[in-house]
Amino acid sequence: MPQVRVRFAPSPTGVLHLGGARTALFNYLFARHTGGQFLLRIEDTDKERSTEAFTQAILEDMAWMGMRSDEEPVVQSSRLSAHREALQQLIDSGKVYKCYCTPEEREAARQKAEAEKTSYQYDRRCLGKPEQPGVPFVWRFQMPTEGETVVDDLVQGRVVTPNSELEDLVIARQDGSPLYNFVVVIDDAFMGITHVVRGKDHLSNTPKQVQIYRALGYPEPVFAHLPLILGLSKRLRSAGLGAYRDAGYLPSAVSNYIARLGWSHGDQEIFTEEELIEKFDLADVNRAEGALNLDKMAWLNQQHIQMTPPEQLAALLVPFLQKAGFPEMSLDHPRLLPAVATMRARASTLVEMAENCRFYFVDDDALEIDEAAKGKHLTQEACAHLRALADALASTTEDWTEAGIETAVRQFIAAQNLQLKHIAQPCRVALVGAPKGPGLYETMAVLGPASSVARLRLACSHHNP
RNA sequence: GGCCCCGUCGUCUAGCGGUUAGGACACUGGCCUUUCACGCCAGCGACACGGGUUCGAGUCCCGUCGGGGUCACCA
Repeated sequence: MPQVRVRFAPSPTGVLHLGGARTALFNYLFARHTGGQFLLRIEDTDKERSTEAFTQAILEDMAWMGMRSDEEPVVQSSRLSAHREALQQLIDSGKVYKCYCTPEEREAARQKAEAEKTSYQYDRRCLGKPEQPGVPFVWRFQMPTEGETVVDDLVQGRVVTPNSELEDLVIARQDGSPLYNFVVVIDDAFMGITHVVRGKDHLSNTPKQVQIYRALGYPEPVFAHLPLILGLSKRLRSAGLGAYRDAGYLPSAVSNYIARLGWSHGDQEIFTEEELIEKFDLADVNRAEGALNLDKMAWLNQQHIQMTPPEQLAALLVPFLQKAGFPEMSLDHPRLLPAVATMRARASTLVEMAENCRFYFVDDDALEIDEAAKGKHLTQEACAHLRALADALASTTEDWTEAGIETAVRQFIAAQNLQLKHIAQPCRVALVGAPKGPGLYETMAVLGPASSVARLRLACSHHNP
């Protein structure tokens, strides 16, 4: 089997959303899995809508996802002379003809067909017409009218289209510029694409393109049309990848999620990026379209957060902490790494984790305490215990480790004839400002003796001893 | 409307003629526990419908219904 060469061919008319990202990902995974090449082509020939800014944004999003092109991206607009050459080849071989119909004429015919509830197809009225010098024209490709075109699609199976359904399509505008269904064939052939893996919205274009491959004498690639993603329309769903990055999603989780949407490997839900490459196969791609489930994506993100080593997670979290009110935050902040370690199982996004970590980084006297929690847990009696605990801890700071703190606390409880449940929540509220959070001993270990003792005392200052 | 594709729990899916139709998210209950999570256990919940073929159909065929795509001098 010749080496696999696939491409992702976005048009820079918008950002990369989940659907496009999945098409790119399946191409990428297929290439990596087979040891082939993954290429990129920027389809920027729609000059009205294409922008350089979108091109850059798409490249950035793909880099974030870890997908890089194995060769310099091909820019479609730079290939105009090749397109013209191919057009000339078809003119020379008589496979195209000039069509002098005006857009208004076609529109009228189309509307008439619609009014009569019949289907419109160009009627070839210009085929064989004599030359009309000076009159503007477009080039139409002459499709076969007999027989059928068969596409053995790797995902969709055998798709048979009667050639009578194929319209003589326009392949070059009045100004001579070539159209999509024509250039895509030329460029894929030029790039040596062996497998065209794209969205199912291109399925009905495929037989037309196959005819153009044949007319040009190019080898036909294998096609694989991926099911579309349903309901990709509002808010986060329609957003570009950048929105997911900003919302605190890990690229590995996004890859995992969109890969599993339409593809599966038995019952496995969680895949590392390496596993995706190892296990991905176009044969396992579903034909039915699927809908986004943001809850499941959040769950997967949490799973990936838990799988990520704390060092790596800390680095990812820094920008989110900076945005969460700690502009000076850096990777060498002494509390960062241990804080992340305590929070790994407690956040489904980096935004949430940054928010939950705030209490670790605020000044002791700036810690805000939840009012409800204060009323419930920081009672006069509890505060008396906390003050005593603070005193006890202040004198036992030599072994300030999780184990050492636990020993000290348990000794205090025994000496005071208390139970842990009497002081645990008051203590947590004093340290964290809320009735939830990591284990008490690990929390104090991260805060250190000075902050821990200070917070216990500060939290009780509303009750005079 | 023509043509094409699709149809298993609410959602993502396993299944490839014989299964108590399995897993995951969400939801409910329980366990663990200093809280919240994590984790573990249990529950809820599906083969769109109708005909065939077959000893036997979620699996094969046809029809109906439903969903999607496409019918540009866009890509």
